Amino acid sequence: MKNRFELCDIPFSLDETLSCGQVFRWKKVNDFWEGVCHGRFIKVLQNKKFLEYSGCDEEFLKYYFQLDLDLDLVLDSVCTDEHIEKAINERYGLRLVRQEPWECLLSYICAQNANIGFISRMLENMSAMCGEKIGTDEGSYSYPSAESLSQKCVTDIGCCSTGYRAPYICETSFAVMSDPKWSKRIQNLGYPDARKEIMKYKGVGPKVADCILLFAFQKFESFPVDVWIRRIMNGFYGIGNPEKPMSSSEYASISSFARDHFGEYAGYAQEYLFAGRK
DNA sequence: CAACAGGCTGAAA
DNA sequence: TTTCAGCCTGTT
Repeated sequence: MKNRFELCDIPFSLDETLSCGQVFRWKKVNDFWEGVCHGRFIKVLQNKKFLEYSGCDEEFLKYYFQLDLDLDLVLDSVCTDEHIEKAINERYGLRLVRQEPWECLLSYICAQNANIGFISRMLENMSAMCGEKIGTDEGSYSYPSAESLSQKCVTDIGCCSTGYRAPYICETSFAVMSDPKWSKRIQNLGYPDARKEIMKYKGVGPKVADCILLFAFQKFESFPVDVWIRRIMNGFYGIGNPEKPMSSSEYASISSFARDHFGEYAGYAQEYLFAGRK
């Protein structure tokens, strides 16, 4: 019933990867992680060097968890001081997953001014409203497609606890539905141009754009700056001022500092630092 | 009750 | 170009 994949010498921690806050529809039930992604309902368990799983094939696991990426090479490249070194040692094995672009866009529009539990609830509500039933588990619905969401009114989407984000979701789902090649277009752009493009969607500002580019488009130089990262960067490197509201210039300077400091995989450094927040 | 949570939009300076 | 109020929901 369950499939089995041997990691061999591939560094990977399922727990760190799924609990760090990059995804919102994975839950740990007993020892298994259960999640909805790419239109599938998947269960995965890590037992040391083995992954036991159902709901997908081995190729999907490698694809979703980006197991082909040489994690040690990436972490060596961003490991430029004692702070990030400590974070890496504490979270070793954390990988960025490969989110489906629309899932990611929708998720991070919801993520503004919200916490993880709240975000998950909004997504579950919208999935139950117009996602498709997947698997046999009760309440497991796929993410709602842009097509299905674009046919709902603001009130219906607002009923999913999305609050003031409802009109953003309406407008952006319609825009995406009307332009099926949107994600391919963005994928083929470099980071700066891709960022400009994705910020054209309603509800997508600098931080949300950077998250989407990092988690769905593998633009690893992207360095999302949220309130947590700003505090951390201020504490470690003395930049920014967490006491004041963040201006766009401050966002740009922190993000730019991070790219200079951590290099082309700055986004990986961000996720390791973020995972150690509090 | 106020403050805050993985920000963004639109208007005004 | 930059600043700033206001914002849905939910928890502490």
